[in-house]
Amino acid sequence: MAEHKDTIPKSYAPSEVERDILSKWDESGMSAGDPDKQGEPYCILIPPPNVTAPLHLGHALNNTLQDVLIRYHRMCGFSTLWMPGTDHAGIATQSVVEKRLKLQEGKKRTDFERDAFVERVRAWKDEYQATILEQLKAMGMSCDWNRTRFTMDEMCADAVREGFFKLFSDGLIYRGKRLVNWDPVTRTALANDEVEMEEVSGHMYYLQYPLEDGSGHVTVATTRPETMLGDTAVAMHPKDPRAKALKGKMIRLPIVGRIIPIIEDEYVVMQGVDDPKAALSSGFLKVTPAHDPNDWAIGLRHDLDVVNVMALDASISDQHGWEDASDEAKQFVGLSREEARENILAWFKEHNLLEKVVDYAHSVGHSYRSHVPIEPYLSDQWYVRVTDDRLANEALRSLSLEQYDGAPPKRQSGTTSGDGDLTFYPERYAHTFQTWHENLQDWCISRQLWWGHQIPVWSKMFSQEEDVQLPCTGNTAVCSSIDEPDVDGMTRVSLCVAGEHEALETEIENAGFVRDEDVLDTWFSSALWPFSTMGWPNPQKYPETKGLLAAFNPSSVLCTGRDIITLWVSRMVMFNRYFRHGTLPFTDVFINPMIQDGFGQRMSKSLGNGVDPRDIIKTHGADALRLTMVQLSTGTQDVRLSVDLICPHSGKSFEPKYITSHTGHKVMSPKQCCPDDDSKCMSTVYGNLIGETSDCDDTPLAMNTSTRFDVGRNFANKFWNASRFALMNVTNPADAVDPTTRPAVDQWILSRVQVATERINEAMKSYRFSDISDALYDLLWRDLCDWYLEAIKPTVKDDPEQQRILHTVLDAMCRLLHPVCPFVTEAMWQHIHASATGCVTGMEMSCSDLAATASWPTPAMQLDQTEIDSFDLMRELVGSIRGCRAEGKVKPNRRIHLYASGDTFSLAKKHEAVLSALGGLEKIEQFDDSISGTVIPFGSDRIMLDNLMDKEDANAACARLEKEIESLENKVASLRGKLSNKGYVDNAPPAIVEETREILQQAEDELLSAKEAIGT
RNA sequence: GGGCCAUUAGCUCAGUUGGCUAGAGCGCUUCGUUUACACCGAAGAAGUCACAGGUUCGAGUCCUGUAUGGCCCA
Repeated sequence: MAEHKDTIPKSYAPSEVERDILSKWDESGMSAGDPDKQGEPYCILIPPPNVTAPLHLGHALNNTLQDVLIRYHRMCGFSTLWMPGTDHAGIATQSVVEKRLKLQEGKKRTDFERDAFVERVRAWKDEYQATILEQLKAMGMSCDWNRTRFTMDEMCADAVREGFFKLFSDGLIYRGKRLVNWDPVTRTALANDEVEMEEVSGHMYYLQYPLEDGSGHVTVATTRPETMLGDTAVAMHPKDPRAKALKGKMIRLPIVGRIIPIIEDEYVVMQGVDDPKAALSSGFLKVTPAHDPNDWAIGLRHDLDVVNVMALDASISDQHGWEDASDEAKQFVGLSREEARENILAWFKEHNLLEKVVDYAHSVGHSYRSHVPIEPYLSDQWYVRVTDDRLANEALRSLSLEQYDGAPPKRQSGTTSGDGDLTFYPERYAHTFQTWHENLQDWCISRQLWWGHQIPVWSKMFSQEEDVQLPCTGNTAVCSSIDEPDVDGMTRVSLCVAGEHEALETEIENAGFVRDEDVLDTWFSSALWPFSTMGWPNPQKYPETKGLLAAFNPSSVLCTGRDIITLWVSRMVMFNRYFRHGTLPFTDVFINPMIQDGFGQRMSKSLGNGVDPRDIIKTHGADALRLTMVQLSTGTQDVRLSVDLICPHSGKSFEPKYITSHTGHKVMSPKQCCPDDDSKCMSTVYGNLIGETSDCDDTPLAMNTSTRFDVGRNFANKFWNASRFALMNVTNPADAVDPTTRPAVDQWILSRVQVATERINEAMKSYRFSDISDALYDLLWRDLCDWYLEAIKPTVKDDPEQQRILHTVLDAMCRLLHPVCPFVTEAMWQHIHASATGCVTGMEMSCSDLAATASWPTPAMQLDQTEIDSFDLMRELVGSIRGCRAEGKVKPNRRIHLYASGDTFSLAKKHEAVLSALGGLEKIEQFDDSISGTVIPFGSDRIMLDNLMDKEDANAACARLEKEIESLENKVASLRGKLSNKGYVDNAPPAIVEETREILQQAEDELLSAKEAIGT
């Protein structure tokens, strides 16, 4: 083994080993999940990244943690499965493709046939899916790659079709008229999370509405006067002092002439109450149910008419539900909402009905795609009745009772299996989950898009005279719903067809039914992910899924971001339980922190501040990336990470220049100059994203980096180098060693391994990831390198038993480190296991070809605690000696003399070899008053050092002592005060009081010896 | 408006049922290339734990309030 010195390079070069290791893992099939494998199942489902763009560091963090868990459990002997995949992300992906088509070809979506457009999106998806999978692999993710899924592949599509059909048959899907977030430019409904709130400086307008009986008027306050055309009531607070007089009165709506009631509703903010809005309130609210979500709610409470006065492009229209447009009102038809506002205000002014206008800043929802204000718009959409007991309450009943605030709703039906089995880490997120379900509204699932799962419903309108003819009646694969007749007396009949019945679809179409053009919300297919990926509902059709559902549903843990709790976690819980007889999709939910940039802005694909993990892998290596990610994962919710650029011309990293984007975010300037040479420029990710720059010869794209990852790089290198040194010294190890027969130093390092293993086990169990990296850091750097390797230098070459212990410690270290740093440990594994292994009693570890398939250490040694304590005490002695040497400016290579008495002398003699090496000692002798060396305190004892150098340096030592005496005096005073406090002695637990007494005793002894040392 | 989180050394963060004489890494200062490692080693300086009250023998930790910043929901 001695030749290791020549064969193992001095430092770790990730780029030289990572590729080979990846193919080694790939060939070994070590990451393949197998439901028939021995061991308790442990399964993680990847939160499928969407295919709009490459992954950034946020994903690196999320996936690293999953891989740490999977590798750990695999090593512990669980039957593991980590299923990878990607998400089609309907709106987001369609949107980026549309943007690209416009930019590159000047074409709009509608310039294509639907199929042709979908093909374009599919091409984009193929490209980015490949990139994403490549990124995951480069980071060392040990997913079961043969089971990679995509939310629109056949297996998932089958599940969507069946899921929809079942919900439809069970009456949990319905068609309804609701206000949706309408983007009038792209003409689609948007989900709430696709709406961005932006602060705008607008106005509050005060309009006078005359009472019908001519007895006066009321003044309504509004930010959107143009919607008054659709007003169907004026509301006031029931406690408003004016309410009594106005009760039952009617209003003649200006311009329109519509007679509308004055109603009472507690939603209205009264004048003069303690609410910032009250300052602007007139006490009267115009109610426009068709154009404002709050008004819609009021409308429902008071059964108001709903008058929609806009077309799909948000222009004023009398063709979409507005039937009483007066001649006066007709002049506004056809105007855009902006023009209508101006003209209507002019009309009010002209008629002396505009009381006043006040500046008013408020936030308005904007489309994240077109950036125009969202129009709350009344339209027909499909909904899932998630408010049903079988869905929302089922999710509530899932929550662990320990984390439930109050008691979950009583069960009306279904199985109790899975009740109370869902636990959140950190705990506080259970609250988010609970309140979301307690305030749930039905879920709008239709999207006016082309990219996604097309809704499997065919509809036909029947007039009142017609008999409703249902094709395929009695066929269990078809299910129908009949709407209430609309205002024109037309009745919509909808048929939902189960999957794999194309003949029925044709029959239905021949009968005049037309398939809904819309697609389902992306989260509908995501909600099915935990079981759609395992072959549900028809595993026989996909033989490779055999046994998966039984073994791996529920899975063990879901790792995701907190914004996903409502969007995805909730829906998976509801659907998994609904479709799988109460089974949960997972039992634990771990919410990982969010990575922010240096300005506290969330890293996101659309903002262009995302850092490609491959950049970090290039500069620091995959293990460095991973270790740093684990270290960042404290229980906090956000992590700041400032980013530098690497100049592609010079290779130097530098701090980039920033600008403020139109959305108010701090972003890197699109173009940056080389810090050494102004004439050379480069582009940034942001610049290329907004199309202002491109990655070309003139402005090559600058890579990102961050010094935060230096820790990880140094750490991997430290392990590499420590291993190299250890192996250099393991030349003829003993076969078997009983550690209890070994000196303190060996027992000590073994105890450190034992402690670290326990720390890591605990941390894994409770998802305290930063504790894992702390434990590893302490073990490798502090215990192994700083102490053990230094301590055994004088002895290990000639001590085969110590070599065996060193080798065993290294082997264990390699295994403990593997889940976090799989590459460097895999690379070192072959060197560590190049020769026949032996064992240390209580620390037996089975061998394997790969670190990835190695067993997790289970140390069970019976070590001698007094030996371990003795070594710890010796370490303190080394500290004292070193402190004195540094303070006295003793030359590093100068060997000094130590004089000690009593226990300290025995201690020093016991560890003579180690102590001499670490303290730079020439000899250790009994304390001798006749020698005038430098006396320093050591605990409650004192020691003397001599042969330090020239005597005048005693002054420096003196100063140091005085300082120490002062600190000790403070300490003693504080402890005495504590103990003279009767309350403390009487009330605190006796053990604590006793401990305090001991600490005081020790401090007093230390103080005394320090004083003696200084000669006072 | 409701909720969650953060505020601890120059920076990034630990500090798990109150027992702290408050820690780590980076950075900084001094010293050092002694055959594992300069992606290194040794030593050191540096904090009225955001603020104000309260509970307690004892508060970084628990309670109330305030401020600042971030996020989610309405």
